Amino acid sequence: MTDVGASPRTRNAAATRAAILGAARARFSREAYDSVGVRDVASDAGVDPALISRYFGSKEDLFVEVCNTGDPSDLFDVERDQFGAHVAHMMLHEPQDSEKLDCFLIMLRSSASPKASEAIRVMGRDRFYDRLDAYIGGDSARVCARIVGAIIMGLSISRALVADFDLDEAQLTDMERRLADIIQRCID
Amino acid sequence: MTDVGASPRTRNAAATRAAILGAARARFSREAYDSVGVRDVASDAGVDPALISRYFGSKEDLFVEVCNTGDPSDLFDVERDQFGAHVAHMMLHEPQDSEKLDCFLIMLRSSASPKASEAIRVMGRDRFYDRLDAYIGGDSARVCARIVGAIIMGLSISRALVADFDLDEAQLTDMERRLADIIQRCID
DNA sequence: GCTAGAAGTCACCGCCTGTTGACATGGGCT
DNA sequence: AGCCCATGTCAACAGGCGGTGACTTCTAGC
Repeated sequence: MTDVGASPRTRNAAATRAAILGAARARFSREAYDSVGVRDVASDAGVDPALISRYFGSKEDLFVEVCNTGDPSDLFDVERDQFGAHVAHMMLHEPQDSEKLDCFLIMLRSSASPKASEAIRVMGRDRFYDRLDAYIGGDSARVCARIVGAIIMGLSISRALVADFDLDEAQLTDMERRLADIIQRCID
Repeated sequence: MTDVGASPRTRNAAATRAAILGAARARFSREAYDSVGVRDVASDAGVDPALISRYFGSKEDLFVEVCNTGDPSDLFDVERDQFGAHVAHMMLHEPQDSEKLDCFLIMLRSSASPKASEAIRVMGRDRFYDRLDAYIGGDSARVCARIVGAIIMGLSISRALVADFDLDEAQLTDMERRLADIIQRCID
């Protein structure tokens, strides 16, 4: 998505690497691993496809790198007693292409692709569930984290499948209230 | 998965079609649309790959057919006051390769594949959400159906990602109890 | 200003994919 | 029994894929 003029690309390895990584993150948060081609990513980044192999080794390595640099910490950036409301609002009202949701979207988009599932498993554990466990705390932390995680994943996939859940504004408000309640109950 | 002897396949168009459809359903419930090759499906069905094009037109048409013949009615085969417990038990204890879960698995596996997403959207609406709306009933049916649907989807994806949610038996029991409560509250 | 190496470009490889059409053959019908 | 169409087999195609290596070009450091 940088300049695409006839002039050759300015030489800056770090910026090029970052551009590829960013374009890859955006693509992988919208489509499944197998649906995304290296030529797509390169085109988005305004870069020659060969550079992907050069900088990251392979498409699979690039995907792992995307997973390893994902950061869902926005999720936990709130007081405990507002967690339910925070998550519910984020899942329903955050723009669908927001970077805040990238982590979850990437996980669910490619979870069914054998080549990507291992990296996803690791990302889910290290970058999401472990932190959610710690955030929730207490005896049932793991169980509650699994439930909250499932709800977040499910909301992401449902919303991605049909725009805004196919609900009107009033229904969305109702849904947000109910979800906030459900999630808050999980962590109390 | 039928006989693979040197003897040529017995000639039975209906059985062959059904074998392809069954193999495709199983494959699509385990992997994403783009990860599944027609040669994989044909091999599972013990059939020549060319027959897939012959009987269904294309891989995409085959996928649509799989979606159109899916049936999640096991979900609704229970009294209202047991719905939460029923769903929770099914999601946690039904074998992961059970046909009862095929519908949800197929939806989430391929929701990120552009070529498959339209068929998935239709299946989700006609075969799942509409029926869930009707089952729940009342003013907030649609909202509640979206929440229950999201939970089911999220549980499916989480469970598929890490075997049995990476929980021990006691934690699974705890999780089932909590989920049953959450879901039952949604429809009451 | 020159040089050496980093950065970017390009052409191409082998592989795999979905799909097709020509061909072989079994089995129901007369 | 014998025909003939439905059924199954096979080989091949075109296109797209990820990946590679040789080449050009820019630029930092002396």
